[in-house]
Amino acid sequence: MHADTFGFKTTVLRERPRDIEGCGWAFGRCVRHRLATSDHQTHTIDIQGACRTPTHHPPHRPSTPPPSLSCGIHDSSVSEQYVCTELVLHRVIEEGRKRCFLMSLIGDSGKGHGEGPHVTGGAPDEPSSLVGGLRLGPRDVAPPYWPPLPLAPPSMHPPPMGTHHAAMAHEEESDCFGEKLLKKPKRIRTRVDAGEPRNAYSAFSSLPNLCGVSVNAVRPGSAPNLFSASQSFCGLPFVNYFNPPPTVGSRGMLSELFGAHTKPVAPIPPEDTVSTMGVLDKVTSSSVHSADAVNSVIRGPEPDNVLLREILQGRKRDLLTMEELEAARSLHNNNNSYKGATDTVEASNDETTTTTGRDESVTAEDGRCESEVEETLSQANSPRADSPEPRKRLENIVSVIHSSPTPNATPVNGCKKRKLYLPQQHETRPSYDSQTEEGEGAAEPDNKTRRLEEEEEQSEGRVAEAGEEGGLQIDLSVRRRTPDPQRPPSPKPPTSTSSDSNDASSYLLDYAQRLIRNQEARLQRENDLKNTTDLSEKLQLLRNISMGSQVTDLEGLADVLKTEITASLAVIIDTIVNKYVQQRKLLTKQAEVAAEQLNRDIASQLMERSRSPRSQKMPDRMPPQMPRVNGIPNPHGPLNLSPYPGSENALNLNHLRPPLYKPPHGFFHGNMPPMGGMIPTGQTSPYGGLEPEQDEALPLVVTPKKKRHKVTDSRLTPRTVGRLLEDFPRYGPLPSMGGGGPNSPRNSPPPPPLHHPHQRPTSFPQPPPLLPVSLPTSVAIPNPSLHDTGLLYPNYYGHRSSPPMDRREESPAGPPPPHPHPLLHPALLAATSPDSFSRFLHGGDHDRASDCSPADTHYDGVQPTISFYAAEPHSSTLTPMHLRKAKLMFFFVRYPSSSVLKTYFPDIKFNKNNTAQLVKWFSNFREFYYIQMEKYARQAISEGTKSADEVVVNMDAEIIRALNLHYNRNNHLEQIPEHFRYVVEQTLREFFKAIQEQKDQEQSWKKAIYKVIARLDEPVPEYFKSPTFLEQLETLSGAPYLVSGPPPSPHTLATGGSSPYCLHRTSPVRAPVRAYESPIWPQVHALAGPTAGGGGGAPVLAATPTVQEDVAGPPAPAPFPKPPPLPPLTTRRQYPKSQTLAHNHLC
DNA sequence: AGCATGCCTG
DNA sequence: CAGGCATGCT
Repeated sequence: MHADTFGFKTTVLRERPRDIEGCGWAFGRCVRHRLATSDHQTHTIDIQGACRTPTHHPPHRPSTPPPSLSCGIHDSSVSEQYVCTELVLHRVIEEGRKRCFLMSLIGDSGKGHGEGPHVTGGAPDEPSSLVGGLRLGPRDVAPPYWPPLPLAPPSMHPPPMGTHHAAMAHEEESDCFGEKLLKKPKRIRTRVDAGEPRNAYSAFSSLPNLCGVSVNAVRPGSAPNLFSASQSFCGLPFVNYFNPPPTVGSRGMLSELFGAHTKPVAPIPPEDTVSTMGVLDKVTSSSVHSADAVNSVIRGPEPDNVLLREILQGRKRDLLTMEELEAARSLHNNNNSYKGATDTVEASNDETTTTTGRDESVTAEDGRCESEVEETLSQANSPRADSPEPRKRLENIVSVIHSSPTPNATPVNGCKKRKLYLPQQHETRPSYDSQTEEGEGAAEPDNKTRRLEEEEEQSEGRVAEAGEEGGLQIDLSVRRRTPDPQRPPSPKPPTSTSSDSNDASSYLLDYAQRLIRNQEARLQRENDLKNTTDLSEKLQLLRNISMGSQVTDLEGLADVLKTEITASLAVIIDTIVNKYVQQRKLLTKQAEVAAEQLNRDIASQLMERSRSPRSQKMPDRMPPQMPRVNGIPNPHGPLNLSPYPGSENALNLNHLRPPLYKPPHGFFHGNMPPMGGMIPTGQTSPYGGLEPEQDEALPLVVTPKKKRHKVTDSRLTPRTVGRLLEDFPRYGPLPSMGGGGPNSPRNSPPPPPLHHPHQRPTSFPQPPPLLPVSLPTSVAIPNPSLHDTGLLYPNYYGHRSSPPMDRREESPAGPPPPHPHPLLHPALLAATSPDSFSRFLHGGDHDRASDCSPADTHYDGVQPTISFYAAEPHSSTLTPMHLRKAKLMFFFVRYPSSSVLKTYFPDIKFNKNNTAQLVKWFSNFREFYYIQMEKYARQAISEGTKSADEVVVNMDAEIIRALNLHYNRNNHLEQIPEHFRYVVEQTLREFFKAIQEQKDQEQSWKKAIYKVIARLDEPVPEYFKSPTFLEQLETLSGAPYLVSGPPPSPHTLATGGSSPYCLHRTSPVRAPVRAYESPIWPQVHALAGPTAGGGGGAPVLAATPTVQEDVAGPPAPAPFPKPPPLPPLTTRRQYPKSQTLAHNHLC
């Protein structure tokens, strides 16, 4: 038994030489278990010898958890011995004996001796030498799992992290932070990764995650490491190989340690488990899992894994359901249960929490289920083949689970790494009916039937009504159709059928599939008929079949049937809807309407393209109806475009639609959060609880978050457009009357992702893609990194040569050109706030003007205004122009304080949000800046630059160019401030030195550099404060409307094409703007070192006086000739560059 | 707790 | 660029 520990250790060695040890016991046991039923029975003797070396393990040890681990750790001798043993094992491993061998070894040693891992006598085989060879340091070797302290009191809790492990963790980092530590025992920021659990163990979590089973092994003290390990990776493997621990005591401890996250708890309480059961109970959720795990181990990992998975997931859903039902209860329990555990959980966060919740709120049936599982498992433990009972039960469970909609546990809101928002209750609804009932399924087979009947009735009713209510039908069809593509073919994960132990399940599946096939065949015929009678017939047939089935089969069968019915219904409804759609299409040919729709169409198209990944996934047929109905709020009023009666209904149904209509790959996923938020309340889905599959829509229901919008440059980019449109869902999904047009949705199998879910509402059923995905931007800068550069302008504005100012004056509501490529900004300018959207939902549609409605103060400052030209004197919205301005400011200040910053944006009414936004901008600027610096510094080093002095930056420098591209793309700043060049140079040198001295190996090594650079700020010219400055930026940019190429920036022209960077340049004057156009940029290398200097050959004039490299004292005031107070902006009035502004220092 | 900042990610 | 999180300070 104790050998397990050792075995675990072996594992550790093999997979993870260090920092592992936690659940070794589990692994060991698991392995041994497998061995018991496997062929690997032979072992290597010498290894065994090593294993068998005497240990300190008292016979009773099993009942005690690993006694104070810290003790053992401190015992150096033990450690050494341990090392020896490990080495032996290691060697073996390296000899090519992989897992099998190890497993067998473990198993054997465990069986043969039941000895602990402690090798007091030392390993028989070459010990120390190996140690040296392998350079195994104390830290490289896992400390003895069982400390040689027999008297150590059994502990139910993990060793205090503050002990040795903490120290070790510290040690690892201390080298880097020696200074800091000396100064203050501050906690070092050991940021592993955003989203990593923040706790005392975070230090360990930063260790590389190992894949495979070995993850289970963690040092006793660092058991929490499991969190990260299992999190990041092995949900399944972990479970797969888990097994009841040899010692109960450890189990308790570990289980507590691991919380609900890992599932190390053994289902079958060994003799002396009692003491730990309290803890176990605490981790209720674990019990089931572990039970499953055990089961899987017993029966063989592969197929069972799937099974297990399914069970778990199914149960998870179940849980959700329960939560819904017993909201109060669940809530209560959830809250008080596993804060700690969930805290550390990330990747599997939702799973864990849900599980926990479920267990906490176990209902009667649920509990029964659980007990069933456990019972089954326990029975399975014995002669597995003999007892059909447990198996049957298991199968039942499985079948139940299979019926659940989505086998895959998908993050609640699509987030993977980020901390997930707490599961939304709404999720549960969909699965509720089927799930709960199935939970009781065995007992109440009739339930299914009833359900079927109900559904049937409803379906029929709806179908019958189809003629009258287009909107509703649309909902139905869309909704039902969505899932069906996948459903029929594989109602259940195929893998599950492969399980040898799931014969019954397989049978069931086969049966269901056969049924489905038949159904499909029938459907083919029925589709044409679209007859309710047929439907009822079919349903009747299905019902009969299901009635005739065994009770056990009923459950699974019922689900299959449901699915099938749903699918067929969807098809039928689709056809009907399509008819209507076409009718509608004809009716909506009014010229004006068409024009507007076209406009919107384009907009939406752009939007969609801008988010290509998602949009591509979307089947084109899916959204077609939706958009049309949903909205597209005609700017002039509610979308009663169509004279026919149905339209009103459709409009009213808008409230309901979103929830019902859930594009799995959601066109609207991110687009209509507000809507999503509303859905739950307003919805009165006709489907109520009938919907077996609703999970897909879940993301929509996620709490509507405040949506911030990236303020891009003033150029209209597809992304910008899309984003802007996103806020106005009505503009998004464009009217696609032809939803059913050429391609009848019903026959089209999951259509290959199309980029244009919407089709032209007017005459052309399938409008050709309006615009190429990417066209030259107005700023035609060959910057590969700029994908967002505009696509639309060329075509949209190509025919318009109106100056920017004109655009601004265009009324948003102005009649869009009938041309297929109408102006975009009418739509864009129709900025609305979220609540305006809601207003729209409620019928009010005249909200376009309410750009920043005073009401929505919450969104103030973060609401995207579509107008790029902050017309309002005191808006709280930062526009792209402000961004542009901020970028220009960056040439002067890198670390502006927020207060100072504000003074430069007098036209902005600052609040918390936009202040933060502004600050964030600069943070981002700095980020980019430093990234560039580091890059170039490294490049310089790699190019052989020896000293920092050799790093010279001149105005032609590549790095300057890059920065200019970023911060001064349109060359609004005709000349880059000389000081900035100096700053860049200094930064470069700082980085150079730091890298050269290998300081970059340390953590936060850049901080020192930041400090230096922060001192180099200079006052921003006063003219930045001028209201006209922004205006100029707007005026000069003109980018959006240029068909191609950079704007012929006036000043550039004025200067006769001379380079703005001509300050100290010796090289011939270049036209910077042209430089962008032509790939040829001054080849003078940025780094004019001995080598780099050769780039130009000529002694590039390093305008900078060599500055002492002292980090401590950089020449605060620029020691070089300051650039003349140039009027950076064109011909505009020149503001005297006042020095009133004090330096801004963030630090 | 609230805020500021930095890092990471999409 | 913005969101989210971790961290540190107050």
